[in-house]
Amino acid sequence: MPRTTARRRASISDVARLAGVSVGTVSNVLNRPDRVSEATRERVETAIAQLQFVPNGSARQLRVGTITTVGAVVLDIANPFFTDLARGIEARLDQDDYTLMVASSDEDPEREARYLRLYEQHGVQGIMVVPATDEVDHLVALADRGVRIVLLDRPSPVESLSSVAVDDVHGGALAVRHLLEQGHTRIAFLNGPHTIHQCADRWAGAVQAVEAAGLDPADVLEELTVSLNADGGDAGTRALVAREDRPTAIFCVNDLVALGSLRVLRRAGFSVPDDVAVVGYDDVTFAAELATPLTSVRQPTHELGVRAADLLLRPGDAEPEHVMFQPTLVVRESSAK
Amino acid sequence: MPRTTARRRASISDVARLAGVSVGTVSNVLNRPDRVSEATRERVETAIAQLQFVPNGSARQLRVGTITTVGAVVLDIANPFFTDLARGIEARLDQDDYTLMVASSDEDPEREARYLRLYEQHGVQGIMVVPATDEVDHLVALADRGVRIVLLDRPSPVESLSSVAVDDVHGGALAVRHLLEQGHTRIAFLNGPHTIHQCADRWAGAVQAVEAAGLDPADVLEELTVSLNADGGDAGTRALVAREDRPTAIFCVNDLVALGSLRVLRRAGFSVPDDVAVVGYDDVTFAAELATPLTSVRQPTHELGVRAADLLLRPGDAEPEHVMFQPTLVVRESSAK
DNA sequence: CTGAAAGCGCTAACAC
DNA sequence: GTGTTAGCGCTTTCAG
Repeated sequence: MPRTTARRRASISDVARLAGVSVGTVSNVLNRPDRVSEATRERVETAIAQLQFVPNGSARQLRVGTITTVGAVVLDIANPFFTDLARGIEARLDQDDYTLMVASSDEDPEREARYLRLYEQHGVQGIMVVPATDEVDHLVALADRGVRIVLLDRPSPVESLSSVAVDDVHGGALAVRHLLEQGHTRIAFLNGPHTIHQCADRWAGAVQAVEAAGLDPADVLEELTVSLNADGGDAGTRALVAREDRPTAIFCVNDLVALGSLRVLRRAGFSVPDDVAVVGYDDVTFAAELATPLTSVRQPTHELGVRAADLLLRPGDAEPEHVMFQPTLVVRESSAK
Repeated sequence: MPRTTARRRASISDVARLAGVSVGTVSNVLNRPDRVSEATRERVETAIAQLQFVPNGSARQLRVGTITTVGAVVLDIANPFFTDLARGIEARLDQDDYTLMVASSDEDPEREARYLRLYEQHGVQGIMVVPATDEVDHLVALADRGVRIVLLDRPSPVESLSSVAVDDVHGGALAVRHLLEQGHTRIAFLNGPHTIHQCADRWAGAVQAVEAAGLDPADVLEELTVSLNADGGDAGTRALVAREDRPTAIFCVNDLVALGSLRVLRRAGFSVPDDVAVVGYDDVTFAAELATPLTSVRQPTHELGVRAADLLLRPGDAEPEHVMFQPTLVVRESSAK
């Protein structure tokens, strides 16, 4: 069966010609139908339907300069934390009839830059970004060019960029203090690279907790850098359990990593928490339902997204704002003797 | 601290003026740098840097008509199945330097239409969509207007639309046949609305399996319509366990629903699979690590995305193709006595 | 209430 | 190697 040839898209002037009116009038029925008489409006609408006319967004935008879409760049779209965040953003955006587009940087600054450029070129209302590195100069430059920016899930290092974050230092401390209280003195932290701000902060919190307990972090804490997903937890834990002097507790930088860790532990025959305790981060939906229910640092993820969208949608001349939420620890079986 | 005023974005003619060249030359250094002499190119580049010039994507696109972005609309961005799918798409797209933008329809045809329109207006290379209803006329119309469409996760009801799907009838049958073999004769199916094609097909498969076993579906099978997430599984299972004549097995239309189901069952003190067996669908990462490891119908999710991107990226005059994968059943503790 | 026309920023001929 | 210019499709004065 021969398919329809993809002929040129109908334009507003095609519609005008068919309806026997001027392009201005067509534009009016599109944007200010009340300015147009009943009769002509109907003629134009018929022509539109007949030609299957769809306005060219680029042309419109070139003319008016703006659009009701906001872009988001997160580290990993496969991580429930980020999708829950996206849900929160969407929920708030919906109220103002804005739409959200999401892209995943994979923690790669180049991919991040690519999407940032894409969004900017397309003139989105603003961009929410979970930066892949600690360096935000490119974002400041973006903001200087008039693009509304909200930093997601990390505090802004500069005054001029709005941000919505959760206190990661506190979160890291919460987890490690709990482990210390459970009597652990050899704790491994399966973390991501410190170029990712959240990772650096959670580590700092871990160190703080150890010091607060009057112990030496060098004795108690060790850090393994892994990728921020289940495979990372898998790999890191494999390395850990292969050793003679394996730690008695593993703190994972997120629940995906913890999932991988738990998987390896279970298959290797270790009992959790008796042989090894595990603590995760984010408290995603499945954390409570795992073979060993996972202790995890809970963040107000949805609320985080809502607030971020709130900030983004404020009038263009609003002062930058820096919102900081506090995490809480949810203790479950994976760490409680 | 007063913030920088968002002045008008620099345009190509600002750059030309500052560099003392024509706009054509600026355009050349942007798009065909080799056509330009070393010296002028440097002058232009300096001007670009100085003005922080970023080309206006709308204008460019209006002129050239195309863009290397593809859009995807999925039912629920918070469902790992769809994000794994998105990962597969991204992986393939990356090879050709295309970028992916994802939006979530929430199973709402209106939201779907909104994003479809958005993507079309912005002239994306093509759109991948998991339709929220069985009705695809609007997609055929889109395709007729020259937008490349690939149906995701469901076979195309029409020849002219490419599609990449997994055999959901077979998947549904696989699950129910297994339950039947385990001796269950009262099976509840926690399903989504049949307007979603996957839901209708999985139900059809379930019915088939019962009939193939020589039983009457009306006796064996009952269906509850729930929302396609953990809360849906939660609600559906609550309703089920409140009854005297509760079923001995629950088949969930996806693993998120199964997660909710398992949660309720556990809290209500039922033993899985002894009191109630549970089977999920998708075999997401966490399925194997749950308190009761979940039997689930596995789909080649990542591969699905890769093939979909493959189809989308083929030359514009390629014939539509319909790819169908086969699911497999992964039996775990939640259903195996 | 409708039409004419300018112009948004860019690219691609086409001159020189 | 560089400049000039038409025109992509649309919105928006400004006349009438």
